[in-house]
Amino acid sequence: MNNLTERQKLILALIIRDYIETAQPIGSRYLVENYNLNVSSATVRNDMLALSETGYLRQPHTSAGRIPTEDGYRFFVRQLMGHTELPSTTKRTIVHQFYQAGMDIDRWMRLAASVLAHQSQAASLVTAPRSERSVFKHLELISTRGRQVLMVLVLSGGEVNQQMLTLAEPISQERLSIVAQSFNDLLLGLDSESIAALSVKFDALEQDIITLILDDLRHTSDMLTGEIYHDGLAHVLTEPEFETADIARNALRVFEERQLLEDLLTRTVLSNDLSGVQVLIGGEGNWEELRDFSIVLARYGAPGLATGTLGVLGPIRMPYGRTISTVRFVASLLSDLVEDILLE
Amino acid sequence: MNNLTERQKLILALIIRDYIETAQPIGSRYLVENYNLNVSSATVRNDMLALSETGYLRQPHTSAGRIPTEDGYRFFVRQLMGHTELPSTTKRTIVHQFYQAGMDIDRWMRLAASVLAHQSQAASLVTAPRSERSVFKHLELISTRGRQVLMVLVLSGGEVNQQMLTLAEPISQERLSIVAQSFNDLLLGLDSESIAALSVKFDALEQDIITLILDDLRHTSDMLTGEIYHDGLAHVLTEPEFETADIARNALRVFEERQLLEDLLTRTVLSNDLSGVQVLIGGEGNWEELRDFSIVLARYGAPGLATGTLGVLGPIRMPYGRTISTVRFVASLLSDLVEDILLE
DNA sequence: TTTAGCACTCTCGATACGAGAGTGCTAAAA
DNA sequence: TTTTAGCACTCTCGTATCGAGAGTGCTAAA
Repeated sequence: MNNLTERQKLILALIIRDYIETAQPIGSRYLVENYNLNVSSATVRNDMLALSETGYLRQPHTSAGRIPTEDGYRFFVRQLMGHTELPSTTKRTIVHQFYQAGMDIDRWMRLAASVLAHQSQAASLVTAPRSERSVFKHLELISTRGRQVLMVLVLSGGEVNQQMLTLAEPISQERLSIVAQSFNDLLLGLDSESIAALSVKFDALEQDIITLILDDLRHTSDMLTGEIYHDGLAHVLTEPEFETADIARNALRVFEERQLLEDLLTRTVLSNDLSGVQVLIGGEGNWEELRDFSIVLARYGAPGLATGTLGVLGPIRMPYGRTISTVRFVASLLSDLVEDILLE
Repeated sequence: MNNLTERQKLILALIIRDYIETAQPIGSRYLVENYNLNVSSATVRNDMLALSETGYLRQPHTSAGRIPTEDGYRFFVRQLMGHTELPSTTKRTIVHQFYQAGMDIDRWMRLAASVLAHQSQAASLVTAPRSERSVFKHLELISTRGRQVLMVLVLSGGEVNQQMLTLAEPISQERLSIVAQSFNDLLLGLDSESIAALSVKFDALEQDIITLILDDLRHTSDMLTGEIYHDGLAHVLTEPEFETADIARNALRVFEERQLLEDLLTRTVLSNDLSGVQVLIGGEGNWEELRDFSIVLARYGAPGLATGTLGVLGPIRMPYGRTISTVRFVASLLSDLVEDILLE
């Protein structure tokens, strides 16, 4: 099916480019008048017909111009679109913003969401970097009030989980510290499986604590916990394709259904290597809820230690070049920052 | 201006009630046909005229029915609307859900957002409970890698802050633990002012740590940090008044501009006592961005120890009775839960 | 293979028009 | 003084009509 002439590819690219800008169907006359094609509109029409037959273009109705199909976008993104880079001044500005934010991961995440949303004029998603395989690092037990104990668990990669624990009877801070210390010596560097396999006798309290630790370790490795940062939802509503409240509502649903987001952010990208940017156009058949959207996703972080996901959600009619380069750049920048924080 | 006859008040209440349901202007004939007013439509028209003159009703155009003005809603909420309670079966369901969620504050917050959104069919906002005046409780220094140290700071109310610290030179975990222990002895129970006033000599490392601790303590007490949970944004777009993408976009902007939310959630409600539910109709002149929305807010938590804010944002044409009772109920439920967790 | 020419189709904005809903006012009735 | 009946008037909204404009597909010639 790839027997398209060069001119046909050019025409497809031009139509996609202009349609992305104008959201208007593109006609043959418009093309010859705006670009030096050196052919007549009739010739262009013939090519358009061919492109319609291969499934890359369609008409909203007879006697309207052509607009790209989802397949058309996919072909464009994979084969036609060159590699674009963000302007270096833009890059510098972004880098500067991150360095100004200090070493605060929370601020990085918000900033990343904001930059992505702003640069791509679409909605952005960012998750904090998380350990891929969690390992026990440090436990702290702090008596708060009565029989309530705050359990702070530090995992590899600097991740901190906290939980409340109710004792059967009050225990002094001193004894709690001793218990915590013994766990610290015993469990350092172990993952959930090794801990479960330990053949040590525990008393009731210790057993409770072990259970919580195991919960946390397992929980952490196969689920996405923590805040999913987002920004730029308002941008999405600006696009003309979201005038019907129905589709707009779908977009919001995507952002609020955690389950869906978790699926999306973990399952989709896990298979991919770090450097790659994934482009999902119109749900690709797998995600009914995303039928009307495209998503550009990337992973970032220090592979094997801690990684996160970030991406942009917008209409299918999305400026892919710019979006992809933005996502790629922010991902690599965050990767550098995360590595800095992890490897001294 | 309060010289309204009983019948006029009744008519106002009926119009508001029905307009909230139907989003259609209400005419005089419609009222006499659907309610036993025992007067003719002409009489109702006279009363409507009076209500228009006091500024509680208006017409979208001549020869349309009446719709409430913002002042009309305010009068209704403050004077006309009785105290409503959530059905007790609904209450039980909600309580049940919270108990099933265990002792996980993060899950409580999400659940609260979800319940509020679902019950009021509007967008909800919830912030986690936070100490009102933060006091040092416990410090932990954990060496992670090279010269990076993870500093975990536990404040009163079980709040945990974590931060990265880069040392001038590597220090062993043993020494770090000793440093942390000395701080724990020295600072327990002190707030930021007392700590700043300490006349103890510190070395460079200790001084760095003190600075971070002070930052955290101060930061925590006058700013809203942490995630702002939300849900039900999609509901808002369902309402007919948000068909124009412009207004809908405003709604999203409110949810994504942290600054605005922080203002709203802190400033507005701080003045109020715990039991009260605040109703903000159409921004009340103070919040230009909220011109088209109403907000029902309440504080919850253990006064003096830890409090949070929750609320619902919807169109001005909002079922205030139901929303207010939902907000009140969820707030009091969360208050109970937070007290449980704090006071044994 | 490309081009000119042309009939055909479809959208879109403007215009008109009538039905329907609701009002405000006046004058009579209670 | 308050309520009511009656009526003229206004405004919206849905529908139908119409013509301009844009764009196509096809045919036949270059």
